[in-house]
Amino acid sequence: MTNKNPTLSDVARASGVHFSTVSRVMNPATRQMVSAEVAARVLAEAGRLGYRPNRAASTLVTRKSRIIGVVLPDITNAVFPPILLGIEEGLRKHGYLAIVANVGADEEEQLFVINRLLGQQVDGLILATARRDDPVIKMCIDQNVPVVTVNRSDENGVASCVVSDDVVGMRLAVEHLLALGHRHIAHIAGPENLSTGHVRRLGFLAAIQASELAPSQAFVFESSGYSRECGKAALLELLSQSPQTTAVVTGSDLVALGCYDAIRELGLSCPEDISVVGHNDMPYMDMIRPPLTTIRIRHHGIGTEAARLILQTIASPDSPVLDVRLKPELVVRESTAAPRA
Amino acid sequence: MTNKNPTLSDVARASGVHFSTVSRVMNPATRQMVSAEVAARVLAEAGRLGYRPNRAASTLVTRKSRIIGVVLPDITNAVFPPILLGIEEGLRKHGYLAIVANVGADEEEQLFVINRLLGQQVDGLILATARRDDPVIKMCIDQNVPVVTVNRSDENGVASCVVSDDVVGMRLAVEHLLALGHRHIAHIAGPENLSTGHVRRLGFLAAIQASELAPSQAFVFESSGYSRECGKAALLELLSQSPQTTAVVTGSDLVALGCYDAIRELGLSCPEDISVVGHNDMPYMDMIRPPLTTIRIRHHGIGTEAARLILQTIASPDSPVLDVRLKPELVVRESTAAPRA
DNA sequence: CTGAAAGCGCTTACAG
DNA sequence: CTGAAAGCGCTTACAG
Repeated sequence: MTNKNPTLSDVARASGVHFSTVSRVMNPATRQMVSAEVAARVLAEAGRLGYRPNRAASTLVTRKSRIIGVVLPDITNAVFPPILLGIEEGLRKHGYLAIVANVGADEEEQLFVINRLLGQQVDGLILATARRDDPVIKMCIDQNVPVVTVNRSDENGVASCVVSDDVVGMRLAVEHLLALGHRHIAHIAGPENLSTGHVRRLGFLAAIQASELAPSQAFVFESSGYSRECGKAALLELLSQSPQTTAVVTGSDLVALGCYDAIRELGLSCPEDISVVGHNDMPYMDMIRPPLTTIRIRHHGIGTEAARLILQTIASPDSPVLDVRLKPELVVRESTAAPRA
Repeated sequence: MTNKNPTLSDVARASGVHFSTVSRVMNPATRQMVSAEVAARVLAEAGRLGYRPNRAASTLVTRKSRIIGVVLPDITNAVFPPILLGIEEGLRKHGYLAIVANVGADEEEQLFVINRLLGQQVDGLILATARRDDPVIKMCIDQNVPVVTVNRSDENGVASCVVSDDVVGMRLAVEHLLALGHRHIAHIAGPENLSTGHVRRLGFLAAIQASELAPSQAFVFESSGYSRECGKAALLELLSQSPQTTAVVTGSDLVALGCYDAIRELGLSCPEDISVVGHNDMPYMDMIRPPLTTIRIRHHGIGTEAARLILQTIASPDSPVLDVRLKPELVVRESTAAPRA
């Protein structure tokens, strides 16, 4: 970029008008303030010179950057790419761009990144890092930064969220296992400080309660995270505590994969000895062995909705805080079957 | 953001100094121009007020945004998330942020997005969309925009690239199959207009040539894309044209998955009837049935290198165009075996 | 309908 | 070491 890019003044000079007139022409909203012939001439010159509005300058004066910050906890977790895609498509359709940052669970790092994003004058934030009680989100709201959380929610009701309806998802999973004849069902719950961990656990319990199973026929084991390793360790421990278990519903496909590992290590087989239900329906879950029965979440739709919501929140800062819950669906494959007679 | 954020002037007023002094303090590089006591006072006030430099303003005057545009062809393709992660980590370490845009193969769309990114004053572009002869890249170079391509390269030598060493990768695959005793090996090549398609094909041919196989014992079939569907169609057609084939090396795990589909549809089995080698080693390729033998590419490392290279190109615009090739490795799993006797 | 001016929040020569 | 000033490229009242 050694030869500097053309500016409004360059186009103005080439068109023989004042640069403020060029500004009006370049903005579709103010274009009709200018006579059609002048507008046409200006547009032609702008095209000829390859004029491109400098967003740093317009951001400075309008205080709107048309950029949204997107903060993800782990882009390599397969649930996030389709969410990100939905966000990006939804934003771009309205002329917005996304700055994407991947951050760990460390609060200091999250604050650092968010401050950098705010310094960049993002118009709003889409956070996939929400905890049920998230001081980072509180900080954003206190500063009047529009925030929407995706996948997870902050339960203080300060920010709109777009999530899967986890209560429905768990009911689908439990009802499927009950219909297959299972009478000892366990749940490997995710971390209690995340809405996904908490709500899926509640959903599991509610589904059991609605059934004819006694509380003692359901078992909940909390796993420390949503990884394959955690899933393996969890199932191993769970089975030692509750050996009569014939079916386990997880809060994540990754955890389900870990269950496969544990089952293999124990010399058991799925679904013959243990049925496993995943959660998310990540790509390729139909190709693994056995193909995974899971709760399909509409990741792309979550992203699209989040984009829509953040833009709405920016447009009307006083619009109410919304909980958008997309309905999941049960995908039955081969990791679930009737328990051994 | 109704209460406007504090500016340099606010901090200056609170500290009793001129705002240009505050500016010097806020920038570590100019901080030593200011007396230690004043600097300390200013820093304290800045912290108290929650001062956050407005990047739109600094971008306007310095003409550097510390933002890099990252353009991806398909973020939901599992090879890109780890690349993106590597890029983002590499950039952030140096104070840079990434704007991520997902674009199709449509050239108009690519140009539109890149122009929007340039208007945003990105300091450089990392493109994962390169074609072997890419007019979009030429356009960027003509405008002196620093560009690095990842995963694929433009072969005109105008932009640095960070790719996997595909010639080595294909040699590893072919040698593995030869060692197993295969004598009729086929390659499902990717699109010729992509460097991955072209170079992997050349690598395959070179590896065959270096062997004792006759050219007639090797067969190349060009697939129209890197998808599971394309892979299935390709293997079906390939086997009808070259039925003696006992092993196929693909240019993508996705294509390999499609091969599995085709093999299943034909009532054959892998690896007994046909050995399959993938390319990339996407996540979960160890969990599918059969676990996929594949060429592992260092995606995260590619991202990290790309970040390093683009920053270097920005810092020294005249630094030479580089081809960075990371070495892949063969991961032997269960989709390859000796051919039937 | 068009122009002239002010100002957004910074950086950075230039004085002192 | 610190201040005063100019200017980055825009938008948008305010005149005419």
